[in-house]
Amino acid sequence: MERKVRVRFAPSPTGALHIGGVRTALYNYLFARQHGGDMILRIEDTDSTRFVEGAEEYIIEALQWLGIEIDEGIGAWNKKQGQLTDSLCGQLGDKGPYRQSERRAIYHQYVKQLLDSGNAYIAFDTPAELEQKREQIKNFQYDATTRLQMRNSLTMTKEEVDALINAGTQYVVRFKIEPNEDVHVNDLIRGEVVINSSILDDKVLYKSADDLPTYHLANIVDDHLMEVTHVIRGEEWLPSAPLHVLLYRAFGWADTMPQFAHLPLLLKPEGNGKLSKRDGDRLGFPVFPLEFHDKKTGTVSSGYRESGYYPEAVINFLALLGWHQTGDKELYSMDELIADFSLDRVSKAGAKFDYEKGKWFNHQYLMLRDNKLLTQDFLPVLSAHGIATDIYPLATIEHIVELMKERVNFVSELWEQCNFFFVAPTEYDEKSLRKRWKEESPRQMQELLELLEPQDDWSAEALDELVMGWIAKKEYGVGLVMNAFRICLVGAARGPHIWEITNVLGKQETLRRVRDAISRLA
RNA sequence: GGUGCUAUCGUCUAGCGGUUAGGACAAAAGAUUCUCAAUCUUUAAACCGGGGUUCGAUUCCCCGUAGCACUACCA
Repeated sequence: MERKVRVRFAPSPTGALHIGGVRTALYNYLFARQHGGDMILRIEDTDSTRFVEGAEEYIIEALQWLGIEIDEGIGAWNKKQGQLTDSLCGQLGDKGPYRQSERRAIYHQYVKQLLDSGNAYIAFDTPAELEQKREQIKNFQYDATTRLQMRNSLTMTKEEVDALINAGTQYVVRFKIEPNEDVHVNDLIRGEVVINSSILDDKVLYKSADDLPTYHLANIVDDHLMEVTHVIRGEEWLPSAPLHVLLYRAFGWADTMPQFAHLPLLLKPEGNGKLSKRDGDRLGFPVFPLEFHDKKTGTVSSGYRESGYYPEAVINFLALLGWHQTGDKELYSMDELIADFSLDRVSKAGAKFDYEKGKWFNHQYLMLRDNKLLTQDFLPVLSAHGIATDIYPLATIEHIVELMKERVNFVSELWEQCNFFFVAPTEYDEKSLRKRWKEESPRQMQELLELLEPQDDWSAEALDELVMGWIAKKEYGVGLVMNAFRICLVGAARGPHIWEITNVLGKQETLRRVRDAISRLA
């Protein structure tokens, strides 16, 4: 029977969701949607010491912002089906709980199963003892060659083991790996990967100290119980994939084992190593979807949302970092991605993170955005710069936005491009003055003022005809006059076409600025 | 050190035995304009090295090299 596609995104709440994790979530989501399957969000909080408050909420909020819908599990929400859990971190689905720390009883049962079947054993070696072993023996590994020299249920009598446990001694449960077997992992992206079991160590599956399993055990048990069909995760998991295969086998679940797909890593832009959480602020770009406030350290990390990115741009950018369809198409909506995505077109090699291209994507989506919406995006920016937006007709602001949007990558950049529309220049750019403001400029501007004062028709056509006619008659340099005029209005040699500026400013303001400039620059 | 994965312009990538090795970002030049952008046009820019297999390898295989990942009672 063909099983319904079910995938999961399973982050651990140890901080903000990293952009590489976001891409993993995205690929899972695209795959699920394409196959009409389910997207599950599971929280892997089996390391009680690394838990960070607020991380779970952050993950859910980030996925919501990006439009990556969760069908089942923590924070399930789904636009299309209209289902929502009652709270941000609520759970939805009949295979829960979806937070591993709430699944202790389930894990107990499976740890026992492995112990009973002889696939696992109890070990009492303390971290200090293991540390000592590693120092003594060069490449010490807890495995078939060494386990009989250690303190565990293989080397002790049942009575000794029970006595230690009853006395409250802390222990772990280790997976007993049979050496010298070639374990085959079939990866949807990389093909068949073979690893010999001898290089695997007897992994800790459960620790009594916090009564929680480790990732490996919890992961297999949960994926099986939640009927996950495809495990799509980062390449850093590839080396432990054979261990997971062995676990499925030990549990007797080999026939329903999910298929694996190990995604290439996102690498640092300058070369060495995978992109890390610290790279962002060091290199001047966000590595998190949303701004993150670490309550413990008090640090704030920048996010794409706060940097002015549109979620569509982030999705598009991320999707193409490691996946590409045949052909030259670069702009993809989420729906187009769902239609076109395929795991066998995911690259095998890691992708260096190219932030510049990310900006370009945002520019594309900004250009595509409706001017009315863009204007709404821009109003808060104006307010933040002390502009009382309500004294301007919305149509005027919209016109300015339309005029200037092609010049910027982000809405926030609109301000520096068009602030002169709202604020008259009080000082003038030195470089522009040196190049464009000549000895005769004050006199010419005075003449221009006199020319414009009686002018009633303030349309671009009329002004152009009038001013150009006057320049021609006087045999002035067009560039010289127009640039001086521009400096009066803008404060520098930049901006859109001059008649666009006069049009927005209106006659009174235009003349006032010319007068001010003459008196200041004479 | 061990094991595994990977390898096309600076970057993301197309290519799936025969191509002038294509596109995009970034870069440079030109056009346009009163300016700055934008835009358009153009340019420069790559198959890691060595062996095979083959009539023919960027493409398939092997070796080397390099990069990356893993090697925890973290995920």
